[in-house]
Amino acid sequence: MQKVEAILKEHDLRVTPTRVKILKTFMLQHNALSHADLETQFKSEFDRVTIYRTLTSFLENGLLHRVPDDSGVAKYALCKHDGTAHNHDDDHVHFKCKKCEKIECLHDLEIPRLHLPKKYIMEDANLLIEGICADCNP
Amino acid sequence: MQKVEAILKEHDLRVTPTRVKILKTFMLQHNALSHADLETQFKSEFDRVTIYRTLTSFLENGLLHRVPDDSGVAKYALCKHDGTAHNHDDDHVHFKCKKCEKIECLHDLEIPRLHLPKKYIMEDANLLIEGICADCNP
DNA sequence: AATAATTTGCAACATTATTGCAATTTATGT
DNA sequence: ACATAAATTGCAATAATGTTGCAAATTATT
Repeated sequence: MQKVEAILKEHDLRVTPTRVKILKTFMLQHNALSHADLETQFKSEFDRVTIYRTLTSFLENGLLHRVPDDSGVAKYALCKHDGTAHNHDDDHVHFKCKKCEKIECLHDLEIPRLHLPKKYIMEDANLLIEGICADCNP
Repeated sequence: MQKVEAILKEHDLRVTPTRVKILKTFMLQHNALSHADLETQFKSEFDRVTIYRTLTSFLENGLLHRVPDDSGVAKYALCKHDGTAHNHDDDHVHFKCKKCEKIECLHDLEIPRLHLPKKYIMEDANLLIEGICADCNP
């Protein structure tokens, strides 16, 4: 049994060609992907609707999380603990490159705690940093 | 001349009923709004397209900024220095309530600086905090 | 009041996302 | 390996969201 298939099972997801390929895609290129990104890649292989549903089930079963983005297009990225634990790791830094437009998760950077106004309760935090990524920085 | 009209002029925008009403809306309820929010409110008064174009021109002329959101719908909020200065204030905290789903800008909270990996250049930062807002906290 | 330039509404179109249902595929127990 | 139950897929239809072109109306200016 392959690694990808094990991850799917650990997340209570049946192993299907669509899921295997899409999960592999996320694991190989480690930046956030939109449905459109996946559609251009798999248009001929899978139905658009199947891709939507794959993203939804990955989201529901904790394989992916949504990445905040001001472009108005939903983007998704792998959660950190791929199947090995059911850790909540929503609180991390996303970096969006202004040149190549790619978004990646900087899982290792902690978001500094912050003093909120009275009566506000913080549950999750997402820091989106924009700038130039290492690949685009000459 | 009213305040709202002055703000529009300071941003090189002609004063029209649509713009006045939409700007007032943003100023009164100080949380982020999507096109859909405005459409439900002004459906009978203005054309859908006009609302889209109003948002675009407000964005281009520095009255509004886009709010990062993981819902996949573009949201907009007032920039802090409404017309009084051309200050860049993109770098601030947004708070999204998990109960009422509203997003507001916490302009007064600074985003703590952060040590990025090598070769990454930071230009803007947006911190999105999710939790319970003051209104929804009993 | 006349003019030039911008904005609006309408229609058409393009893109993005959702739903129902029959056919297929997967996992499970035998 | 095979039959079965349950979940997934593809297709078609529909909904929601966003864009473009153009004539008519509105705004700012002289």
